Parts: sequence; structure tokens; C-alpha cells
Amino acid sequence: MLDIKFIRENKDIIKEGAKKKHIEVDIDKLLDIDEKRLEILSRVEFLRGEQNKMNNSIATEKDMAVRGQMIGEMKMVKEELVGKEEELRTVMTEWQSLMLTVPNIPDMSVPEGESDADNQEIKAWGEKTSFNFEPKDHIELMTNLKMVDFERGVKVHGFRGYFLTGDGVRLSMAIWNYAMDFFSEKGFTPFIPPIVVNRKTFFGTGYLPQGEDDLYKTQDGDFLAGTAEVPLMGFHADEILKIEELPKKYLGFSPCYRREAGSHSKDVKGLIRVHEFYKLEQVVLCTASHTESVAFHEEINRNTEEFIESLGIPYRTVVNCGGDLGMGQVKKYDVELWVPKEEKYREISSASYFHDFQTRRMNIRYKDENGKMNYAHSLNCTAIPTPRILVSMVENFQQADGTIKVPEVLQKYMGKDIIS
RNA sequence: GGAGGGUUGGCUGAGAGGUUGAAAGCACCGCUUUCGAAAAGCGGAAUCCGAGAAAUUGGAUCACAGGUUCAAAUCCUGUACCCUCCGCCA
Repeated sequence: MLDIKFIRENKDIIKEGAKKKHIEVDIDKLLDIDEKRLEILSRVEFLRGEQNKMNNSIATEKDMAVRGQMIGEMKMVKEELVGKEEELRTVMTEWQSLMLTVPNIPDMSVPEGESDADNQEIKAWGEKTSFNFEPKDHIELMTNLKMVDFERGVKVHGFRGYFLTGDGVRLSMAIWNYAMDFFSEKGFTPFIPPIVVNRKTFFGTGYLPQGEDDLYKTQDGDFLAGTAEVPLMGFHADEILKIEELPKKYLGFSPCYRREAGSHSKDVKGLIRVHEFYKLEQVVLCTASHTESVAFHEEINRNTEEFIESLGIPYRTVVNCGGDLGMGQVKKYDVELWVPKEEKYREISSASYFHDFQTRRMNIRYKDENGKMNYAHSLNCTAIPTPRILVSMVENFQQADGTIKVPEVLQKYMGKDIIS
């Protein structure tokens, strides 16, 4: 959510921003409604003022006849007030739903483009793995080593179902434990949040009202979150933080649920796109400064890059184009890992910053040195998703005999150096 | 699932239709006093939306949403959350 004052004063910038994001929004209509809203509001406030004044006179008036007359006058005021309040309610409903459709403005440095195909590589690390044998894909490798069972996964869950088994589980847990240590050292506090989350919190993060189709819903009207970002942002909702507590650096570990509505034809096999997975997620709340947001954005993205470098997997980082940004995002980087069999880089991480778009909806504020209230800034970035990371890991570290080398940093967590 | 009780400012807590944004206490911030502090005294202080260059000023906010009434923190209904008891499950 943006500040209505800001929208009023910068409508052209917002229109351009929406265009860059390829998001449809009717700013003129919103401003029209806003004008109407203020007009009715000022009349309602005037009438309420009259009512308050008269009310106080009635309270002190002893003469019953005068009192009766005053009450009669109050009735007249009330009649108009009832009508105006009804008008205000109608306008407010429309105003609020329009406000939720206004996207945040992308940063100047975000490239133009329509979809992820237009994202721009800004960095590539490591040599693309070459083999002196015909490499296998992760499905074949992991199935052969009994790390995963897709057939039975489909039997039990359906489309995109999978079981992780044996060393598939051990490797996942090794990654989680390593990531815990790695990110704790970077000053993150770990969280295991609730992943059944109420509607309000999804509005706060900007996943609703758009995007309901991508969420699993419970019969009580709650939703299963697709990322720990949602509950972690809700953690401080409606709170006033102390400035000395900022920044907050949280590492959420949770299962993640995504319906993948509309991507039925994409990545239909394997562990790239599944309905249910685990993820460690970095979430940061900082003071309301663009400079600080940008600095943390670089920092959390770099954390993930360093993590991948320590595993030794070739990757590249892209800056996402306007069309690939969500409602609230100002700028986003994706980290993509090399997948040898596909001869492609595949996304495993997204680092985004939002300015106060989310915290305004969530009502997360702090008082600055001058006692002034501010909305905090929020950011988030994937730390590591499992099992998606396994795809690239097993394919890059496969050997001619079908066994897989365990990356050195994981060996002590895994308890072995070869999966065979 | 059933039956009760509750939700008031940073905290404790009064308030039971009419000048209540809300007593009192604690905590907080100034000032007086003091070499300094404590104590004491005096004073200040919520948040949001408007108007104003500013002093100032109008409105809203007692969980949330409706309703009754000329007037609601106060009465009624619904929702959320918390507590107690019973049942069910582990």
C-alpha cells in the first residue's frame, strides 16, 4: 500500500511504474474517488462537530423545555448525517479496494521487460560443470540412489507428489543444519513460524487480494503460506518497535505450500516445481531509509550467493525486469544455479525490498530519534529452498558411476562424502 | 464440540447512556529544590485523518464490524482473541 498523499502528488510516476511492471491500475479513478471521499468526509466531520457541540449543551441544560427543543434540533442534524455516512461508507469501500491495486514503484535501475526471459544477468560465478561422461538428470540420479520416489509420491499426493527417502532426507537435513549455522553467524535469529496463516496477514504482505488462486485454503478461511515471509512479517504487525531494536534479521524455516495454478505445463517432472517444499528465508526490518534498504538488499542477496559459493555450485545472479516484479517489490535479484542436464540456470532465490509497502499494510512502525512515527522498511530473500537446491547439487556433483560427491562443507553434517 | 467469564492508553485499573480521549497509580519527559542524586512539589505527555505559515483547531479511535438512541467505552447482535470448566483426541 502506498500513501494516498504520495499517490496524489506523484500520479505520473506511479502510472509509469505500473506500466513498467505491466500491471493494470486506474489511478485517475482512484484520485477521483479520493476527491469525493474527502468532500463527503469533511461534511460528515462538520455535522459530527455540530452534534458534539449540541450534545454538550444538552448535558448541562436543566430546563426540560429547552432541552426538548435542543433534542429536536439534534434530530435534524442526525437526519443529514445518516445519509452522508452511508455515502461515505460506499465511497470508502471502493477507495480501499482501489488502494490495494496500486503497485509500488520499481527502482530506476530495474530493466524494462515483460517476463523472466527479460531478466538481466549481472554476475556469473564458477565454471559451468563439464563431464567426461554423459551426465544424468536429477530424476534418474536420485531415483537410482533411492533418494526420492516420485511414483509413490504421485500415488499418495497426486500430480507433483514426491517422497524424499534415505540420503535424500539426510542431504536435506544436512543443508538445513549447515544453513542454520551459516546464517546464525550473519546475525539472523531463527524462527519456525506457523504456516497456517489468516487472511489479514496475507493482505499485509501483498499476496492478497491478488494471487488467491496460488494459495491452499483451509475450511476455516485461513491459508497455507507459500513462504515464511508471510508469518514473519505478521510477527510484528500493529507494533511500534524501538529504533534501537532495528534492524531485525530473522531466518524463517518452514514448509511452503504453492498450488502452482496456471503452471500445469511447466516443469512437470522432478523437484523443480512442487506443491510442498521447505525453505529457509531471510526477513529484514530496518529504518525508513532508501539507502539502508538498498544496503540490506545487497547484503541479503550476497548472503545467499556466499552460501552457494561455499557449496561450490556454479550460479548467476540476475536483476529482475519490471514485468517480473510483484505488487510491492521495488527491486529484485534472483540467484540461479547451473543445471547441467538442462544446460540452463534455474532460480533458487529471490531477494526483494519493499520500502514501506508491506509495513504500511501490516502497520509496523517505529519512533525515530525525534519521536516521529515511521513505517519500517522490509526486505526478504530466500536463504535456501529444499528440495529444489538438490536438483542442481546432485547434477553438478555426479560422477561417472552414478554416485554423488557431497560438497565439502556439508560432509560433517551428512556424515559421509559420497552418496552411493 | 458444549457451558460460562473476559478484552479500556506503555503497564495496573476506574468507569454501568449525556461537558469521558477517558479517574487514580506505576512507568516516562521537563522544571523547582540539591554540589550531585534520591525524595518532594509543579507541569507535560496517545495515535490516526483533515484545516492552518504557525500558535492553534475540527473529526475519529475504549478488540473488530454492525445496530438501538437526539446522544454509546457504557445497551443489543455478530466476529476475532484470551481465561475457566466439561467432552473428544493425543
